[in-house]
Amino acid sequence: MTEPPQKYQATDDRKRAIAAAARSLIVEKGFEGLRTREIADRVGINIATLHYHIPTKDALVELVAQSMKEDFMAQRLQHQPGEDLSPSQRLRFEFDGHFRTRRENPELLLVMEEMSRRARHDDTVARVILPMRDFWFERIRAVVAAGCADGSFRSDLDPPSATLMIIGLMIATSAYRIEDREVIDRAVDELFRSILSAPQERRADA
Amino acid sequence: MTEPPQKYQATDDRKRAIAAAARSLIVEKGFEGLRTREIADRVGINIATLHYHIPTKDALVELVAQSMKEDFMAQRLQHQPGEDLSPSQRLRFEFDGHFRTRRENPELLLVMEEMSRRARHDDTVARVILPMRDFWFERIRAVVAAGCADGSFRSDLDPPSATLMIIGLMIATSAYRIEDREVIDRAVDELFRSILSAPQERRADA
Amino acid sequence: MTEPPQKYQATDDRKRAIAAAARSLIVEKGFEGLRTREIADRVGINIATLHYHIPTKDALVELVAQSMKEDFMAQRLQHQPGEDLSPSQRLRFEFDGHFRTRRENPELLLVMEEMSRRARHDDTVARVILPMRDFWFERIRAVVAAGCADGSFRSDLDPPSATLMIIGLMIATSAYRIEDREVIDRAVDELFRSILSAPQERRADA
Amino acid sequence: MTEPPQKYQATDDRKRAIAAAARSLIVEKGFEGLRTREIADRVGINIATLHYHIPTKDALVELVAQSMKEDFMAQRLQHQPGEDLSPSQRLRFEFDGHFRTRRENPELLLVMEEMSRRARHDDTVARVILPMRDFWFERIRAVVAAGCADGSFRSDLDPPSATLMIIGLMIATSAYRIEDREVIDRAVDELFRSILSAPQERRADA
DNA sequence: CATGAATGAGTATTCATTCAT
DNA sequence: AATGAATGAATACTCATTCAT
Repeated sequence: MTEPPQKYQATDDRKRAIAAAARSLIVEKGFEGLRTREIADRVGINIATLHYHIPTKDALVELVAQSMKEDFMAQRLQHQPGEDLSPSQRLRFEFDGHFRTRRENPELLLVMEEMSRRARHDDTVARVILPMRDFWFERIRAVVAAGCADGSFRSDLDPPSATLMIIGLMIATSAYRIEDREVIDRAVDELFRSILSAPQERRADA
Repeated sequence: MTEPPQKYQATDDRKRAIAAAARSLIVEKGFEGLRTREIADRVGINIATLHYHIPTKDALVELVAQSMKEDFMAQRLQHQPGEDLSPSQRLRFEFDGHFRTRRENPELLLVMEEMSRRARHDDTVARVILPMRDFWFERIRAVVAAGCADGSFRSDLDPPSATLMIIGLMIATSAYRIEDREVIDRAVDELFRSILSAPQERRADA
Repeated sequence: MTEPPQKYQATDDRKRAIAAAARSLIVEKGFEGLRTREIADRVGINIATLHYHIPTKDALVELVAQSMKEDFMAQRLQHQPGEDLSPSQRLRFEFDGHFRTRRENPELLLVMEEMSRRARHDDTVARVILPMRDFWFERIRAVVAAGCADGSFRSDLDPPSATLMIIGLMIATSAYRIEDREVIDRAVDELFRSILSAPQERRADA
Repeated sequence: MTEPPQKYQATDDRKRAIAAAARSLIVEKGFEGLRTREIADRVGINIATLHYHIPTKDALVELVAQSMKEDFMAQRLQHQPGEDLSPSQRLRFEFDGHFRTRRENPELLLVMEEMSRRARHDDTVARVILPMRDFWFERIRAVVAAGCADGSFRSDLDPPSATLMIIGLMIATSAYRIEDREVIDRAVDELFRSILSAPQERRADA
């Protein structure tokens, strides 16, 4: 009687395993090195079986995109800053979260980068990925706007511009593969200095 | 007398045409959509002819990387800020150059992004592309350092951190496909505000 | 119950069919005329299917070499002269076997010749083929040695030298495409005359 | 005035150089590894230039065959046994010539073997090569017949059969890559023993 | 004579996908 | 659900040959 749910579970697990294998392959070889057969090998199943679960390669790519979204959302919700935190604390929280992910789960960001690029030529991917990108932007923008409103950030700060700077710093450290924590901290501090309202001391929020 | 140069020119032109076709194809479909036959078609030659000039696909990718480097260097040297300019003028010059390239020759930056990503899995590309990336960083860092030295930038500014913010802003506006000039100007102004020394008025250098 | 064997049989049959097609193609056109596509056509399968069973052309050549070895060994063991035969009877048995093969299955010797030649440039083939060649030599040498020992062959005969003469006669009749049985018989008789001990009558063993 | 002959000479030299390069390539890689471009490279000319001298690959193969014939004939005529020699001395002379060629110019026999095999599928080659083969047979047969006639060889010897044994011994030692001079000498002695008329001592002719 | 460039027809191999079981 | 076998359509690359100069 409990068989159907079990099977569904099994199918779902298979899909998860397939998505995971696809991801690690994308990290290793990029999209141009992604082969369905190799995914099947890593999962330990036959290619025909893989195609039973995921009909086409496009569907596979979409599956990976969706799995990225799920992980991203889960992580964002899990690491959501409490309502009781100040805007600058919440912003620092965002930075911490980003760099922690890069340290502990670098695969996630690498696949994300591949997906963002692929989104340029692949509408299916774009439909899944671009909203994540915008969600991220909006969330940070909201924090900045809150900081401007409560006076903890410079009152004349333009939230979208500041958001671009914030996200830009995250992307740039990633592009330059900067892992040294001190260098990262210094850059983040620098960014805070230019955002916080004048009389505030550096890292007063830390 | 001019025969040998002419012939050389001819071969060189073919290579240039091949690199150009490859680039536009990369822009349209990414590396995963790059097909030698399609490049040959676009150049208007037989595949065998393409292979006569460039023996393998790897060599083709390297050719594209090299052509990127040449264009990049040519552009950088051409648009080199005069020695008589102030650091803040030179920095603005860098921003202007970047955004003008994005407007007038978006292909260049898109291919550059693809190359940077490919560099992660392809050592040949990495050897050509990574030095460009570092060259760019260093050039901006030098401007920032000069600004700090002459007092036009905040004296306590950390040049590498500021450079990451500057490059980050360029990359972020690119990632979010922000084309609106006003939005860009506002973001650039915001960045300048956080870099210039306190009593200075905004856009004093414009 | 019989399913796994059946399946194995099927794959094995395919391989056998591929090897057979490759052999006849080698006979017709030599190694330089061997094309995977043509083999697939003769077997009645798609090239991709051929590559499913045999991954590369080198593997195909090795398969043919192995199939030669199997046939050779099977034939040698099947036509093994009884222990009760005299050395000269056993030697004549070898000759008969050789010429019968040439008449009834000329393909086998032609492919063998191609393989021996290929072995000079192809180590994989050499590893399979040269042992067969040596096996053949050794088997005949043993017969000659036995004949010398029991006095039926000239006592001062050098077995390796006689073996070279015996095999040489087989190869030479092949090289000169001599099919006329009388001519062959006369040559074989001549060889026997030079091997048998003096007082013996010709064909006393026939 | 002497230019035309000079040029003709030059063309002829080129052809010789091309044939030589083709031969060494055939030795190294067999017919299946023969590439016009590689021949041109070895000669130090352009492929177009090679095709100027030899229009097609078939013509090239024929050129090689012809060059083989020329060398073969030149060598045979040069090493022609004097009329004053006895049949057994002349036969030994043939053996010596063969084994000396194998030692000093092994390329010649290897290419010859390739050609003989190719003759099976290539009529042009067959027309050039088979007469050489037959010329060789006939020459040895004549020596044997002379030996039978003058009583130095066994009177009941069948010349064609003996010729097959003689040539067979040469081919067999070649097929088994036997280079050891002692082994060769022993085999040749053995063959002589079976041919010479009974009361004759071994190597009486040496 | 010589050559750089070009090309048509191949040539082995790959890959996503399908199908019978 | 799963799999071994099969396949059409590519895919990078090769090779003998041609042609303009």
